Amino acid sequence: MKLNPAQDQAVHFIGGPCLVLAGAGSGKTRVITNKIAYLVRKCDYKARNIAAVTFTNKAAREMKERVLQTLSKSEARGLMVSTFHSLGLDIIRREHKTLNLKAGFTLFDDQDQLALLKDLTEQELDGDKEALSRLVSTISNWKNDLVLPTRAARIAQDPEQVLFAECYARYQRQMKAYNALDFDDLILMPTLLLKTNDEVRQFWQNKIRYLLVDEYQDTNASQYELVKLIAGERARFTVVGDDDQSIYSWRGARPQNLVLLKDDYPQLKVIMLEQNYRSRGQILQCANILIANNPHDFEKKLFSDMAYEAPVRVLFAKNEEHEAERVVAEIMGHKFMNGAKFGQYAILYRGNHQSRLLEKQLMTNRIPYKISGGTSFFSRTEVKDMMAYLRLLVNPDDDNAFLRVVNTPRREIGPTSLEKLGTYANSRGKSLFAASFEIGLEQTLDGRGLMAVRAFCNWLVRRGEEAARGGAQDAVRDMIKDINYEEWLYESSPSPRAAEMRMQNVSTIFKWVSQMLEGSELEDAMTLPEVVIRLTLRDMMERGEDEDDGEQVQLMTLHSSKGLEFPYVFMVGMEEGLLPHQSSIDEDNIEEERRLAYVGITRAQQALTFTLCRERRQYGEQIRPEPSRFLLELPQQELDWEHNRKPPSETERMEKGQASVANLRAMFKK
DNA sequence: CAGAGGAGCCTTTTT
DNA sequence: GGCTCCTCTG
Repeated sequence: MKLNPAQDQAVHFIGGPCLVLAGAGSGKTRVITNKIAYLVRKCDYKARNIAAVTFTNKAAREMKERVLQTLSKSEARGLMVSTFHSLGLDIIRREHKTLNLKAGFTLFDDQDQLALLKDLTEQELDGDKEALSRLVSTISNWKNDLVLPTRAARIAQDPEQVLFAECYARYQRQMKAYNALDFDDLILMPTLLLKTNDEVRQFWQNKIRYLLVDEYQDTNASQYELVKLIAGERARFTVVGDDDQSIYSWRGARPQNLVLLKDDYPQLKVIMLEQNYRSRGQILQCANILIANNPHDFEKKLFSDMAYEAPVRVLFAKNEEHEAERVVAEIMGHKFMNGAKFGQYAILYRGNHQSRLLEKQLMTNRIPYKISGGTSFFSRTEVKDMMAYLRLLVNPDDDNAFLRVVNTPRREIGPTSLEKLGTYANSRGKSLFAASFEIGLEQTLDGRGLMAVRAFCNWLVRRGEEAARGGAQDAVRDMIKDINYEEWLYESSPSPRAAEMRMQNVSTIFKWVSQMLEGSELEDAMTLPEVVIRLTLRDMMERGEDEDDGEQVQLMTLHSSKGLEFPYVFMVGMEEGLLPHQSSIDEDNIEEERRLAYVGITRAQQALTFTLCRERRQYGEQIRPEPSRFLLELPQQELDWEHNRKPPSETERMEKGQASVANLRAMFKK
């Protein structure tokens, strides 16, 4: 397919900084992949000097695939396609000495982070959950704004901020002792380093000679800075974004970065992609009209040549079980009539918890499905345990991991022993592991407890040495064997069936680790420390044998659907309180929710179906939700409300204002 | 020290 | 309503 004039311009402009404002479905991935090909084939760039950065692993994977459809393997060799966080990790790994980090550092996920902060603030916050979560987000915001503890203390506004700054300093010291980093550090540390260290900056500017950033509207302050530092004076970069798809402001994303770029680079070339190649007419109409309710920095209007065909439907369900039943029945019926593949259907929802009933329903009907995103796999105890063991193998000073598995399976190391060990370690400023070997410990902890702890630590040393000697595979295998984990699973699981499932998950992890250690045609072999970090970054789902034969219904949150497209899309739970989410209604943050709805709608190619419930159970309580305001904002002539329960016409709504909602509610109760 | 049972929380979204 | 963490008991 030929590029349209705007796309063509976006691909071929390489003389300076370039901003591409790309509406949903306007072919931005095509622009990026074509541009990479253009740089390599026509402009004498080496693939290894080009980096393309996205936000999610899914997007990075997809882009890799797309590039390999355009470029041959040898042409693409060395091309860097990764998430911001992986790029940061690459920089840290190369510069870890300058950053004063030991090689086998651990990456703390948010649960580890939370546990540590809770521990560190026991006296001040005393388990006050709200304050704790404020602390977590305050620290994260500071890091995203490149604010270090000393400056945090200086800019603190009120007593709580002063306290938080002090906790922040404590937290950083402790992380150092654990040889651990958190997610925000993966951006913060490279950015600060590149800012202050000329030599390092030059190296990376020389390495990355052309930078492409996808989903630019999702960058936060430190990522914005990182882009600028890498691009340097020459400012050879292309960023692609859509302010209407900015759905991550809650984690520090600043869509204003799109506007800011104009000020920082007066020579910035701005290109708009407005032709949509994805969605049927009605669907695009819905998207356009919905998003017109938001204020805009850049006016853009998507248009399309695609035909109008089936209208967008709105289905009602009695309750959430019924909703799941209906969606699944719709999919089965539609598939039967049209001979589509299950993989062409996607079910999108606001919150992860909504997947449960859908899963159940799909399972009862023996429909294959795939849930992407969500934390379920990594939040299973057996998976967490295995991760903790792997982390200890690489970095025994990781106290969180230590505490998690020191007595799993049972090693006769109870809370009393651990408390004694903890107090001692604390007083010595050492990790639990390091403290275990000290002579001084014997005054606090003795006898069986001490023996058991030391036995465990010695075992860790042995396995760690084996891994460091290069036998990472063997070390991991021996580790699982040594701890008799399988036996422990059968002992501790409610049924043999459950134990089997759990062992499956353990095997999955083991399989992933092996594959990553060995590498593949497309990916270099990794070292064990790296494997462990990449697992924490969730940077590895389904590599190797692709069971994805296009026969799995796709389930995901609206957030993780961004950047994807599906022939048939269901958006479930279109109710006030769910979408828009109640907390966003309370905080008067409807615009972002509207963008979220916009993202969902624009995923659909052929058909779009909304569903909503008349009754829903929430915290065990029965509620009668109202239909989402977004449904009412859509162009009603394009909508097919089931049973012809159309809400009042546009003019009627204008005249009656609020009354339309009441009408609709009355209609519901029939 | 382990398992059972209860209190209390929860449902925003991700790297 | 269901999950996790905590406490109490054996």
